[in-house]
Amino acid sequence: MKEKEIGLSNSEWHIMENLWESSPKTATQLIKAMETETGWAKSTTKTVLKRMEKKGFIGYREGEKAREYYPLINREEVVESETSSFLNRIYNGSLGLLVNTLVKKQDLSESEMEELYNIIKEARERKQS
Amino acid sequence: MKEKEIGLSNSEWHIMENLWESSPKTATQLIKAMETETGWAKSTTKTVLKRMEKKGFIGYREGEKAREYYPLINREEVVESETSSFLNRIYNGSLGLLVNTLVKKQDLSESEMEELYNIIKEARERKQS
DNA sequence: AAATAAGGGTTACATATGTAAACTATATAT
DNA sequence: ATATATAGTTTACATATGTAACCCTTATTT
Repeated sequence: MKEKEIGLSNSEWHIMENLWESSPKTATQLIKAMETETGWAKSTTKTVLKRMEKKGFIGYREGEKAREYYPLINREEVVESETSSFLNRIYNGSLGLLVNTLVKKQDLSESEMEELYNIIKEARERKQS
Repeated sequence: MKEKEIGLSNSEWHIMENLWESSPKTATQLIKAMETETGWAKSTTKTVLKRMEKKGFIGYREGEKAREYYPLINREEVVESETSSFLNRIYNGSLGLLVNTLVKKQDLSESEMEELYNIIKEARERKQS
């Protein structure tokens, strides 16, 4: 059952979010973006790119003047993977426990609760039909 | 707003869960537990204990024959901290997004949805009154 | 007493992560 | 042509993490 378990580090998330938003992008473009978003030096972005490439998170093709990087994993699968590993680790796999914790801590606004309520209500109705 | 951000590594979670369940415990007791639970050598448990102590996650008092370790942070605060950093990182802080993802992925059983539904319904009612 | 277990300290070592400089080669703008 | 920006490779270096051995001392057990 247990898929690969894709785990992105913080630095890697920055780059990935950027590429997921739009790709391909050259190193220079990413360097620019990271520079403004996080303040990284260009060498930092390069290093992270290289590591991600080695891990198979991103790929590139040779463009006219520079490599063009693109994601090799899609956001959904990473999000799912991280979510299930998080739920298992912290909440013993139970989403109910998570929600309960937040509710108790009063971390949910009225509108958030309404949103949740509707999500669930609709999902249940859909299931029923 | 942003509290300390308590982050436990995997190894640290093992020990903490054990101590949260019941404490204080001596190193030897923890070594036994970790040995069966995870297969760690005794030195491994020692090392992790030492690091956790340095980080202020656990403390100890001198018992009759050995130190007795106990947690210095409680489960709730760690869970909250990890939860909010997770939600921010992956779901831009939105629980709705998380739930939506799981619903879409059909990862929620009928009974889980009912549970969620009730949690939310009750929370809303409580708020209303 | 000799062997073993318990308690505690120090050292080790690989991989991961955050962060970056140095260096080389080439394309461009001044 | 010369300074600058781009593109890309290699090396660096601290901290974190997983995992563990080695060493010493003091209790226990056989």
